[in-house]
Amino acid sequence: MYTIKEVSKLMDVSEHTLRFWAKSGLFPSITRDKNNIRQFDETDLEWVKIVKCLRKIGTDNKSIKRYIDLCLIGDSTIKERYKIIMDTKEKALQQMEELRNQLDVLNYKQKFYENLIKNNLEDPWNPANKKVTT
Amino acid sequence: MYTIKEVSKLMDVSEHTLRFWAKSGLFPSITRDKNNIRQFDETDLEWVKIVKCLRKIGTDNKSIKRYIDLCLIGDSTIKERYKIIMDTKEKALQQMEELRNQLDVLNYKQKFYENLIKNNLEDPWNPANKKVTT
DNA sequence: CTCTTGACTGATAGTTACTATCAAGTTGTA
DNA sequence: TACAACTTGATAGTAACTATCAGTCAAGAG
Repeated sequence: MYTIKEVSKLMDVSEHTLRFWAKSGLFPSITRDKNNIRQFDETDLEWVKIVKCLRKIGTDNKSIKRYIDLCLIGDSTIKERYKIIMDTKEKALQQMEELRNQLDVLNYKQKFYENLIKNNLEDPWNPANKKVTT
Repeated sequence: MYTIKEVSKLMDVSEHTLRFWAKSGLFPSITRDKNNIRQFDETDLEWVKIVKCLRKIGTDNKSIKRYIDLCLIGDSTIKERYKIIMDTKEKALQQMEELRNQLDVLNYKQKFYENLIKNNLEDPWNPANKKVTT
């Protein structure tokens, strides 16, 4: 059994966010001790893991709740859950691609600045060095 | 010269968001025609491009504004701007890594579900098929 | 046996970055 | 002249945190 603090460290999710997710019904099997303190077991860690995964890829909390509810219904929903996973994979791949494109932009900027630094910018007080660049 | 609608299509950013960014001071050189309509030129497109790039990697709008203000100051800020670009690159790389990790989680789920579908789930009414899985 | 410390609780409010709605002005075409 | 298609700013709404706060509880120090 883990406390919220331990889960926070283990899974690298803030305690605040864990409570927020819990309140949103994203951890269906969580229990409390006699003092009302949340106790996470291994299954709960699995829930944290899948929620974190879906959130990272931009799935909204409502859709995540939907996926979790499907899990709770049982095996009759497996095809639907499979589709959700595959759609999410697709989204993740698109994001990789987009990130790669933006890295290209940054690499171009990097070269641009390195060139400026190398060549002519020893003296920022030189009035020639006042052009605006993006 | 481009209208906001054209820029929206060209850069794949909603008109709403473009106006929001404009209002936040993220497009420093934008002009208006006699009817107060925004006119984007090639330089403005460059601004849109860099803003979009930084946002994609999670830079907040305030920090983007800071970068833009540094650009406007001129060449004396080039080293600072270079550092921002390099830090952003680092962040992008981390996000790629994180995305790859989450893809692993999804691939595992995919296999898990494919296995279930292949083996024993022809009949969802079978009471044996009611276990909860994440 | 009280006191303090630290972890936890829920409630509430604040923040960021959109996103949607709306009334109003302008322009091009019929 | 009417109307459709743009555009504008203002305003409000939303998602998902994130921060603050007052309060509970248990364990250890003195």
